[in-house]
Amino acid sequence: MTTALAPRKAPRQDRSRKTRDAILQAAGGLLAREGLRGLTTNHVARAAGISIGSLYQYYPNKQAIIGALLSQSRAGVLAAMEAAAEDSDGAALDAVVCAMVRARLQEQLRQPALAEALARAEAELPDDPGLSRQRTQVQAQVVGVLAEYYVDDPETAARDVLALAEGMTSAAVRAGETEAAPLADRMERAVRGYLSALLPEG
Amino acid sequence: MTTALAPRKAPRQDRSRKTRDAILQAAGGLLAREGLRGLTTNHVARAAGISIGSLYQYYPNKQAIIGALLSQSRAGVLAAMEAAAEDSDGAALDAVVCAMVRARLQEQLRQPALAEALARAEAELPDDPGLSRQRTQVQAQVVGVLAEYYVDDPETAARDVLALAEGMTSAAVRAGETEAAPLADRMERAVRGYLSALLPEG
Amino acid sequence: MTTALAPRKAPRQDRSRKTRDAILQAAGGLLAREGLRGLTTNHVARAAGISIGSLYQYYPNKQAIIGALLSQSRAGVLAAMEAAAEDSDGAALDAVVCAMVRARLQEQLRQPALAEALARAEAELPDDPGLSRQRTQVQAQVVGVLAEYYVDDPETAARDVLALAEGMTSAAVRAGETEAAPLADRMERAVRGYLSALLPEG
Amino acid sequence: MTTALAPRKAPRQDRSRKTRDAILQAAGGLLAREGLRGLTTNHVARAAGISIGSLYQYYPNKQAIIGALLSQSRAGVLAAMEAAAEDSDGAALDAVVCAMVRARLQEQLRQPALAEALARAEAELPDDPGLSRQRTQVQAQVVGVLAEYYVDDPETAARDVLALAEGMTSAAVRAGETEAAPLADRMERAVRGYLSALLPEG
DNA sequence: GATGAATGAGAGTTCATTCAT
DNA sequence: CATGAATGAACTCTCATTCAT
Repeated sequence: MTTALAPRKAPRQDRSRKTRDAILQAAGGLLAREGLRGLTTNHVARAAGISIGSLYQYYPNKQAIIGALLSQSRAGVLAAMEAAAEDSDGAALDAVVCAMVRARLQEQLRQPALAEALARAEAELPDDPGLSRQRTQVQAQVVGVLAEYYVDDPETAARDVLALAEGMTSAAVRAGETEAAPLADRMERAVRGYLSALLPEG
Repeated sequence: MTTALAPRKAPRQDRSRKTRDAILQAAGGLLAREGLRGLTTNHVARAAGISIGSLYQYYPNKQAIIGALLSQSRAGVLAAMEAAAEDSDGAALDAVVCAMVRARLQEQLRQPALAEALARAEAELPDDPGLSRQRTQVQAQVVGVLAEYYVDDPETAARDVLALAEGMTSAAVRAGETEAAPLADRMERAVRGYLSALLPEG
Repeated sequence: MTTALAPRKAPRQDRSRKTRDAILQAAGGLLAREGLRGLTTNHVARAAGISIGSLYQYYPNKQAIIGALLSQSRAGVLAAMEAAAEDSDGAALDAVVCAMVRARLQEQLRQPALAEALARAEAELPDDPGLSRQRTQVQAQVVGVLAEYYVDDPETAARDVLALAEGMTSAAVRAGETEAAPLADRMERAVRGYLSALLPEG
Repeated sequence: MTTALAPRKAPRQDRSRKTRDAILQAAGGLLAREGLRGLTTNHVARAAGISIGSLYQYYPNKQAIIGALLSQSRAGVLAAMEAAAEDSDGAALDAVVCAMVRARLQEQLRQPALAEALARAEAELPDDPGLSRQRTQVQAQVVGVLAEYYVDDPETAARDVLALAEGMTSAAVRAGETEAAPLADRMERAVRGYLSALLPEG
């Protein structure tokens, strides 16, 4: 309601909910398989088994569909990270951060191609308060942990850690890796190394 | 060599070379300023001060222009990394790697927006032998150093190091950082941490 | 009577009548505020507080709604002119005609924007016997008065008088005039001038 | 260049000029025959014998085409009125005004249906400085003459005269009149009547 | 009867690419 | 070789209308 990317109608009825989901499902598949260039509203509608008119009943424009996809994906990441943080409550700083990063990785590897494409697509999207908030929340999750240990610029540290993890994941996926465990281990080395210098005695 | 992305004619004559450069210059500026969506062949031609017909005399299609831009950028990175490697010849392993990563960062920060856009654009480009080779060469540069010290999978290690550096750079740029030094220092921490576990005694 | 523009059901029941009125009310408001381009059946239904399905229960298509609006407006004009004619019964020819023209003006100024938009919309409507008859009746009203005084082509004279009045009104409205009196006076000058030449001695 | 309705490229070459003219010609015909609803950019392009892409090389959007048509028509009217004013230089006030109104009528009757449709279309057009100026100039033409004789609000008088003439013309055309002379005579009666009351002794 | 999700023809517009000059 | 007018497939999006519930 408040933003240009907001969906058009809330899925109150069951049929509506299904149609909305079908649209996102179809759009996600298309985006993963064909990239941004292959994601056209007509293709999405056809793949979702609905008419183009119906598609526009649920999303005001193409960007809103991408936004919804992104939001969905982010919500999954956020939830996974929250769960990981809770599970490792009480552990050492770097252990908690690594658990979160692992969780994030696992989420991303569920649909690697889609995650990749979404990351690229985000740059072409207009600023949206909802998406911004989600982005902030993901980072805040890490900031929260870091802030318990040192004062100095936890925002930057959180950004760095998440970014290096994302970079490594993306490259690994492109190189054909599909298993999470080995990649996670390597990521941990970088994360721990990064963090060790920040801690009072490491 | 005779691929879809190869330029149409060798720049033997001086005027040809200049026109080609003007096209790339214009395309790069447009891509950096307006993103992929703003990069149209007609705009490029106008910005380059030539006709659309002439543009197609030098590049067979739009993707070839993006490919050339990418190639140019990669060549710069490669050269910078080679120079850094030579300069730090004889230093410790991690010192050499860090020097290369720093060099890469510096190159990328010369035109941060362009580098970002190119990275995104690459994913939509068809596979091209020329670009693949360059990508390999960059990685090989790091592999060469790593291989002197340990046997185990230097390719993956090189990929990881480059990827985490790229991820951090990209996030930093998006967050508005413009200075190279602080970012380089943070990157070094991650790189050293990652590598330390690989070395016999670190 | 059974034309394409005829409403679908006779408003025998009270609820029906109310719904029909609500539709016209909503359509009129929309047409006045947003013009023909803003008048969509879905908007009308929402503004009328009913579903799009119900709207089509009362009017077979969009043009029928515009037709009804036009008919309603014409009926108002016709009634006003009849009343004016009766009130000025026995007065001089030009006085009677002027009274009618004044009445018409007053009607039109009750919803100037709507009247304007309707006039434009009429041209895009298909021919409809009902509307044609009303148009004729308005003109006949004037013809009736004129015919009492001279034979020569009272139809044309009536048309001319009404048309010049409509033209002046429309231009005045567009120029921002809202008061009826001054405009009515100016209109009278033109009407009297036009008629004077037709009378035996004026 | 300054407005949204401005054409895209100046017709320097001969071929260009022809294409531009063909577009306006086709659009005018379509508008006259089918009304605003029948005027689609694809139809215009087909009727003009060009591709839709070419059409958009000359006009940035559909409204610009309508604007150009309107401008063309207005320019004709303006020229005709100027000529009439010069021809009747030195004559009495009402004679000059009537000459101008006659000229206007003649212009409008050259393509009656088009003139009608254009008048309706103008209401849907966004404000455009160029068109506004032309509109002003037409009125100014009459104001200039009126101002020589009396001070009181020549703008309103000019507007009234032009509006009543336009109203009568439009109604006459719709009624099937095609000859200018009789209509012009009737118009003169109204105009003289209107003006007579404004003159000192008339 | 009322509802509103669904439809799909068709609108306006863009842009990579060609080719006559 | 350079030019730029011309092309047209393809895109995003609208809206009058239908019909299962």
